[in-house]
Amino acid sequence: MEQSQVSPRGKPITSQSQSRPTIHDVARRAKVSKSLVSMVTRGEDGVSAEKRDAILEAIEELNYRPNVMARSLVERRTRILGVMISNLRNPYFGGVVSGIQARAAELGYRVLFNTGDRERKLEEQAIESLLELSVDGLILASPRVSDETIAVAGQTVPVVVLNRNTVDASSDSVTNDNIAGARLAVEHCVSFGHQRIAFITGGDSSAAQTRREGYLRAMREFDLAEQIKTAEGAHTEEGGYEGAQELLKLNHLPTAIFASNDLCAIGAMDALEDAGLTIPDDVSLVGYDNNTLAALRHIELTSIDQPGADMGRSAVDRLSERIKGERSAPSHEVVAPSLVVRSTTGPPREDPGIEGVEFKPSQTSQHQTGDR
Amino acid sequence: MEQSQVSPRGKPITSQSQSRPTIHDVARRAKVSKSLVSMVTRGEDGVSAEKRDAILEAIEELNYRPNVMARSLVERRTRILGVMISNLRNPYFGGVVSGIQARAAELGYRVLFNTGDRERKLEEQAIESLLELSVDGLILASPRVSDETIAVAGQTVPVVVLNRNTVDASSDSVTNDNIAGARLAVEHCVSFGHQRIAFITGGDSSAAQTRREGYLRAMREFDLAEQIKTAEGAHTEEGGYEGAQELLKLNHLPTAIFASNDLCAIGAMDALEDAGLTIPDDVSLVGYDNNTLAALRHIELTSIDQPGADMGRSAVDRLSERIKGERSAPSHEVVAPSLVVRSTTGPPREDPGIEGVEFKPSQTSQHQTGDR
DNA sequence: TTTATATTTTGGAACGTTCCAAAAAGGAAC
DNA sequence: GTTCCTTTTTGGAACGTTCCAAAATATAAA
Repeated sequence: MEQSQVSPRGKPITSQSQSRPTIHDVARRAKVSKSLVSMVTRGEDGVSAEKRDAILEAIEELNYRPNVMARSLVERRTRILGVMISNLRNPYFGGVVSGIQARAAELGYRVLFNTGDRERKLEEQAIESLLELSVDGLILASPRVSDETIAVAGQTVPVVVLNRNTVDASSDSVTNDNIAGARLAVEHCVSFGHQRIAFITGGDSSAAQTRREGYLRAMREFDLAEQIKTAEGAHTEEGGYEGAQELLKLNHLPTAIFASNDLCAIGAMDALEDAGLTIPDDVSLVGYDNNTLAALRHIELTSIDQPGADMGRSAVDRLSERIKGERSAPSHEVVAPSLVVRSTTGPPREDPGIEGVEFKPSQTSQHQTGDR
Repeated sequence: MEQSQVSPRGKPITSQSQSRPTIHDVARRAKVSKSLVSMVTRGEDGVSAEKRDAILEAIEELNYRPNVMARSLVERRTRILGVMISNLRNPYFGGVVSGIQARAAELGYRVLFNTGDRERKLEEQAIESLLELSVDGLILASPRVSDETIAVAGQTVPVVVLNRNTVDASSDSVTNDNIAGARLAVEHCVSFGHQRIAFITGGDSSAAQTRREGYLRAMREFDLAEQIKTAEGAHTEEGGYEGAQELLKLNHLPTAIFASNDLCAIGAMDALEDAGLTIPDDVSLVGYDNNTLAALRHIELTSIDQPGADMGRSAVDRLSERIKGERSAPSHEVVAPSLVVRSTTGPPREDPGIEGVEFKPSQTSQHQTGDR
């Protein structure tokens, strides 16, 4: 059964198919032309107080809300920023999202998120879907798509890439200084007196590669080139677990391990503990990202902080500049990471082969005494 | 042809801002009318193979993409589902998002996410923003807004609420059976022989309240009414920590603790370990949500699984039914939770006061021997 | 052939806005 | 009351689609 008595184009009384009031409805009610209503909704001045009041009243009464689609069509812009997040499950992106959202709101943009759920194909679709909506700008957070896909998107709309080095001249990027971050991690270990500092790699993403490079450079800088040792891992718990297992096979175990990201570090932590080692007494461990996991009291991972929220903010600023045409040269911003010390790092256990120092840090843990 | 020069209203010819090709550009190139192009892009049949090929070629060459704004304007629908996620940082929502995204793609909808970052005011704005875009349907995941806000949104567009009981007749809901889930948790503890099973509450959200109720009922059902003990907590790590501390002050400690969600459980875990207790030897611990944290090898929390992805899927189905007008009666789906046993639960330590049984489960852990 | 019918193709009218040139209404000066 | 400015207000033309009735073309039947 169809609701028969609803007037053809009229006021919807049923909760079912109430068509939204249009600018014409408001105009009719306020007894003015649609143009005047438009001026009021857009906050233009040059409207007499009298008419303005009448219009505002009508808007109120009808609960009128301008149709964004129609508006965008004629204005040829949407005031929407599209954001493709490669992996919504990585807690690091929580901060990024917050930052983007906050800054976008300040600048009067609406934000629209999307994710490819870590699959390249789906990421491409997600980006395409945002482009179809003709967003005014696009932020790609750690995208896994090809450089070409990014370049193509960049031809249609301003693009800012987060956490990935781009070669494309048409798009901007905001990355954290992974080289410096890796150096911080190594330096921190060195400051404790560590020398055998190993690295668990994080796959072939741009960030992971750069962190690896940073590790290598830092080791050389601190005259520890012979101590360089890398194990194959990934930016996942499993990756870290496997990387650590590889290191555990060495006959001369590293005294500190730097993992390419926090998830990876947590995996390594498990492998080490499974092998009966104590952290940080037997091995120190440093992660990267400083995500919420690292901060969990139960994990307390020393990590390199990548200021996700700030980076999100900054990405929006870059985009805004481009959209307004205030800048046309590509910008590649690099933000400084910082060290967050928690409880997975400490001085190395004295090497018994060198000299017989008193210090014997092993049995310090009192948890296991089975008392109470 | 009047098209040879700069057209009346200034076609931007500059290579900079190449305006997107329109349906007319395609039509001209393929030497057909715009209507035919429209038919092709919409996948309608009744177009001769010859013309169709020509059109597809032109689309390809021009890299044409239909303008969603214009299309939506005339079709009076957007094929967009709006999703407001109260807290993107809670890993539980990762699954929900995946489910929504997957099912929406199958049904030909585009999804647009938004978050209010846990603040009621911002959540309202986020919802408003989605409504302005005239989404076809709205999913609210654990919203913190008032019932009235939901009802108002429901008047404009179909709404499905996730993880919250709604009274509003115009919106659907998908929740997990928190009563049953809580019962599973209690039952699991009981099956190990626990009796003093305490509960750490999770604040005043609908889900938290219901879990509390479920705990109470289950305890009574298992004849453990006198053992009922609840401590005030929240759905955060801190909340769990504090709740556990409250329990630790009891002179007769519970042998099992059920926390209102995983985050809360992890906080409790810390408090217990800080107090020198071993899990599960001294106290068993059960969470709720089975989020990615619980699954971390380093945490291994026994938890009640709430099938986030399935719930997301289902929410999309509900919405789709409403949008298509296939159903007008409100639907309130309740999905069954399940128990995931990991390593934070086990039999209670024998109570020394009762009888001197052999069984002495305490010193079973051989990790700590320091051998390496 | 012609006629009838089925298939393809087309042009114009929406959709709900903004933009803009031009009309209308006031005001001031003569 | 004119005339000449300002200030307000207005109607029509976009924007890029879909929809639909009608036109054009192909096909079948006579």
